[in-house]
Order: sequence, then structure tokens, then C-alpha cells
Amino acid sequence: MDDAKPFRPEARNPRGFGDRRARDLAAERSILASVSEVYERYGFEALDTPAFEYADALGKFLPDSDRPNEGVFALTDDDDQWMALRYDLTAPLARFAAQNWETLPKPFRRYAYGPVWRNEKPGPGRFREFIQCDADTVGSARPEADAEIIAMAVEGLEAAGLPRGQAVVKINNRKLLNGLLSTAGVGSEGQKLAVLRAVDKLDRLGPDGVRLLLGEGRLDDSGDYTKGAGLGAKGIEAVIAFTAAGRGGRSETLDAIAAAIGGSAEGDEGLAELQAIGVALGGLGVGEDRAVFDPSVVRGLEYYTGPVFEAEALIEDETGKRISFGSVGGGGRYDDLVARFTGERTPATGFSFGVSRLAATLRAANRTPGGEARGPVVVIAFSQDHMAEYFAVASELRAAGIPAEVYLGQSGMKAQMKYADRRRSPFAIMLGEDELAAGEVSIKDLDEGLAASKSLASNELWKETRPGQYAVKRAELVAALKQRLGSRA
RNA sequence: GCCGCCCUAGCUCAGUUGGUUAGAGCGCCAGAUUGUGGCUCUGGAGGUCACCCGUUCGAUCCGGGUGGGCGGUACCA
Repeated sequence: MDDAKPFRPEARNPRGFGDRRARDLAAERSILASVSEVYERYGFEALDTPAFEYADALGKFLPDSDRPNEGVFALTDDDDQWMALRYDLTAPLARFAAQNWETLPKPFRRYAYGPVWRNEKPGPGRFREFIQCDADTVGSARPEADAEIIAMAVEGLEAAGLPRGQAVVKINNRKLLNGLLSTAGVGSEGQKLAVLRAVDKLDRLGPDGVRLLLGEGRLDDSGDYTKGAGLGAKGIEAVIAFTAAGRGGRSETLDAIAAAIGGSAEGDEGLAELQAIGVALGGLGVGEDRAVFDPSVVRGLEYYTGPVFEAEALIEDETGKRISFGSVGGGGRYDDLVARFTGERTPATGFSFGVSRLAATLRAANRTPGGEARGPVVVIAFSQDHMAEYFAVASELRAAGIPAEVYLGQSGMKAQMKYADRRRSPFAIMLGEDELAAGEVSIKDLDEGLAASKSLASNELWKETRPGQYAVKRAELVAALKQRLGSRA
């Protein structure tokens, strides 16, 4: 006799993890299908890798501690090996490429999609589990490989529902800022990193805030002090001038960048790469309104070694306010990632769509990629005596490719109609005593009924009129429904 | 991680200067309408006032702690 209160766990999601219902899944699948189709059209082969990797294969690992770096979800398996959920699709690709390099066709072109996990603080458009759709070329150092990746990003955006003018891919090159900093006498990697972080905040803090972060440091609104990069006044202005070098056209921007970075071997290399990317983009038919050079783009991931890309949505909500949960995709060149495993420098470049964020952005703009999720045709269950007949109807519909179900709850007809309504069913099928006697079946078109109800004030009239309801011969049910479904489209 | 604000019904929020029975709108369920989703009307269910500890005769309210949410900031391989 245990009279202790039974433990009742609270039914809730882990923080940053969300349930996705039919309409969310339809949107996601639609984006995945259209982007995958673009990737395949460009000749990229599909690959899936496991959710888990050994933690050391994912990169950051603290050898002096038995815990992998925060930011990933990690655990040890039975053999005390540290495993971590993948935080993107690029690191697993690097592992796969290194492992199978001998037998792969080179350059290796592959795309992949699936969930990735990050143990970070969630926010709007920022999840701890989200879907990426990624394409990479491993084994080509040519800027044309980068250009092709960018072209796919542009086409993918369009296929996913962001046509010309509603999204833009911004392109930069890490080598430019590196060259500039070398010329300015900034040697240490730590200082360079601090500069990158500062520039990354340009959109949020503005040039003056970034100036503080490039110099001594900045005190923010919450009273927190952030130590700066420690650049001198000349260095600060050189960096700011560089980030402001974006112009309308790609070649004008290149000229402005060239003037801003001064001369350095690394900077010139980066400039030449961008130039070649620009030429290739022209050949690929990617207009200057869809892919631009933008020196203010940074990207957080440290593994990028050259060109970096970022996709941004340019759409507004009803009030004309720009919708932004951050970038909807990003990528770049990472020439050292495979070398972590093989010791051999292997050039690689790629781009990932943040499918979940893209879906969230489109939803915020009241757009539903993949269309509305509709429920099945619902066969009303009038009486226990005729259940077999109801199931026969459902089977006929299913055989004809029409999603259908018999109501299996305990409630009366009114509740069954309500159920069909809530399922967003297109039709309810009624086979009561009257219909059975007449050899007929009643079809209620729920959309039509709803539309008609707007002009009916009283419930009596609504019931009498039975808007959207038709009787057909029992044998003609499937044909009649097919016709109605077809004319709807 | 750090700083600030917040936590009352499924949701959005009132309210109690510390006192018996905590409210609204929306949503949900049911009836009016025994074979009809909408509209209308009527009724109903639903709350350990986030949790724990303290102060008090008495705490949803005051104090402390914990957890969660939001925002800022840091980090983001």
C-alpha cells in the first residue's frame, strides 16, 4: 500500500527542441525536396552520415579535460569513448572524405540533409535541433568550385520560395581582412579572431560600437564589459573602411576593396579569388542582384580559410517590417578540415541551408511552402450495425488514392462533423439509414459549406440548407469525389 | 556563462495595501438542434497563483533560494 503521490513528470519539450506537426513537416519537406533537386541537377550525389560522431572527429575537443567542448551534445558509450551529436554536416563530410578518399571520384561532389544539434542558448529562429541541407565539393581549389556552390545557393533560395529580389547571397574572403591586418602589424591569431568577432557585430552595434570593440573595449547596456581587440586608431579605421567597401556592382566592390586593403600577398590572393568567382558567376548566369561581394560578412566558424558565403532573406511581414532570424544559410571554403585526419591539405568548399530557419522565416511572412496540410475524407459512423459498410467505403477511397478514414471515436454526429472540420478534411461521407435505403451516399463538401455559411445567419437555416451537401449513387461515390477533388486543385 | 525583467486556468492577461469562496476574454466540453462542422444563446469542466525554505495567527501577495521564460551580453568549433 504505497500512498505516496505517484511521480507526474511535466509534459514539456526540452528547451530549444520543438515538435513539428503536419504543416511544419510539409513546409520542411517541400524546401528539402526543392533544394535537393537543385543540388542533384548540379551533379551532386546524396550522402547520409550518422547523427553521432566520435567527438574528436568533430573538431573541437579539450584534451586536458574528459569533457568535450560545450556547444555540442556529448556522451560516452560503453567503451568510454566520447561521442557527440553532429553540429553541422560539414565536419562529418570531412571525416567521410578522409576515410574514403582513395576510392572516391575526385573532386567529390555530395549533398546531404538532416538534423544537426547545438547545445547553445535558443532564441527566435534559433533552435538546439534543426535541419540543414548542405552541398560541398571536396578536392577542388578552383574558385569556380566556389562560384558553383554560390550559384546553387542562389537557385536553391529561389526553389525554396525566395525568388529574385527576396534573398541575396553575400560573398567575402577571409584572406582580405587577414592581409589587411598583417599589413597593419597585427600578428597574433587571438587578435585576428577578436577583430573578426567585432566585425561580425557590425549589423547590431553599428560602426561606432565596432570601433570600440576593435580598440579598447565596450560597455554594453546590461553593464557588461567586453574587452576589445586592442587595435590602434589607424588599424581601427582601416578595418572600418574595409567593411564599408561594399558597392552596388561586384566589380565596383572589388575596386573599393582593393583600395581599402592596401597591398599584401594574402590580400591580393583573396582579391584574385573573388575576381575569378565573379567571372564564373557571370558565366553561370548569377546576376549581381542575387550574389554580391560584401566585405562585412564574417561567419562564425573558425574552419573557413578563404571565401565565405551567407544567404539572407529580404522579405517583410504585413506591417512592412523586415523579417530576420539571422542568415538562412551559409558556407565557405575550408581547405584544412580534411587535413585534420589525413595530414594532407585538401581543398573543399560548401554551403548549407538552414532549413528550419528558412521555414520559420517563410512562416513569419505568412507563406506556407508545400501548401496547406489537408486531412483525410472522414466517413461518419452512424451506427454500430453498419461499421462494415463504412469500412468498405473507406477502403474504396483508399484504393483510389484518396486519404480516408472511418470515425473511430464514441461521439455523436455533431462531434464527428466537428472532428472532420478540425482535421481540415475536404469531405465528410454520410451513410445513414436514409442513404442506405436509397442506395445512395451523401457527400458533404466542407469547404463549400463553410463558404456558404457566411451568408446564413441562423442555425436553423444552416441546417435546413445543408450547404455543400450532395447525394450520389453509392456506386458513383469514388468517381464523384475524384471529380470534386480534381476540380479543386 | 554574466546582467536585467518576468512566472496567476490550455492561451492572453486582470486581481489581492497579507484574511474565509482567485476572476475575465479566447479556447475546450455539453445542451438549445435525438442526422450535420460555422453564427447565436445557455450551462459546465479546468488553478497545490512555478517550486522549496523562511517571516507571520494567517502567504498567490513580503524575504531568500531553485527552476523555467524573455531581453541584453558573451561564446558559437
